[in-house]
Amino acid sequence: MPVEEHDGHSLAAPAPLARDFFDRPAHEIAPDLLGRVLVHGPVALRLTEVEAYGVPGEDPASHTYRGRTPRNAVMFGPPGHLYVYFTYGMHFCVNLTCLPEGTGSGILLRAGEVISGAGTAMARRRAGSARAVREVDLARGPARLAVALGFTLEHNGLDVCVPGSLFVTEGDPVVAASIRSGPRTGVSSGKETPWRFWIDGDPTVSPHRPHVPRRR
DNA sequence: CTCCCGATTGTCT
DNA sequence: GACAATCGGGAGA
Repeated sequence: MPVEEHDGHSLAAPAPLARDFFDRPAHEIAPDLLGRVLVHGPVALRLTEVEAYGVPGEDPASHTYRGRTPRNAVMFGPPGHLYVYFTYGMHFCVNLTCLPEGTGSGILLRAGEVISGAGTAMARRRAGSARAVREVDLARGPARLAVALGFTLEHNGLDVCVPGSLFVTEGDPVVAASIRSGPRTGVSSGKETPWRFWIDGDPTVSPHRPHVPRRR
């Protein structure tokens, strides 16, 4: 939607990334997503940390490892859509689907820097909690990110490659020299695969926690 | 049906 | 650093 400037020229809204951006393997897209901007209504987020999850049968850490189910069906759909899931009985996490229809793969959005709509994000994050939230913590962690951007299961399956209130745009791609990678966070299988990618030194990147088995 | 555990986080010691 | 909260997915009987 063009926005009218005072002189009558139209100022184009940022264009969504094309769908073929997402028509690649997750581990290839993931580092390329760093510095890109996810917009949802008033809140815009510069991505600083993501994790790639691979195709069925090849990545035991992926929700799609054992094939298609009602929960993970969106991952098997076309690329460039939100896959939102509910976990630990209380949290939502957000992925972007990739690879063509029929292939279950995606990228988990783990953290980012809120660059617009911080007031909205802060209100969402503080709801139901007495403690203050630092700006850098607004979307520092996948479930916090979902809250800050206002994502719930209602948003599962939405397209992020069309203009409107939800899309991913170019942002400022991060040069390879400032990208780090390592094992994914909190996964019990596929521990060796270094498919977590983050911007080196960025304060909005979440602390890495290795997987710990639940106590009895 | 039962059982186990999770792509987490906030709070307390 | 430890642990509770809280419930649904998926495996297996």
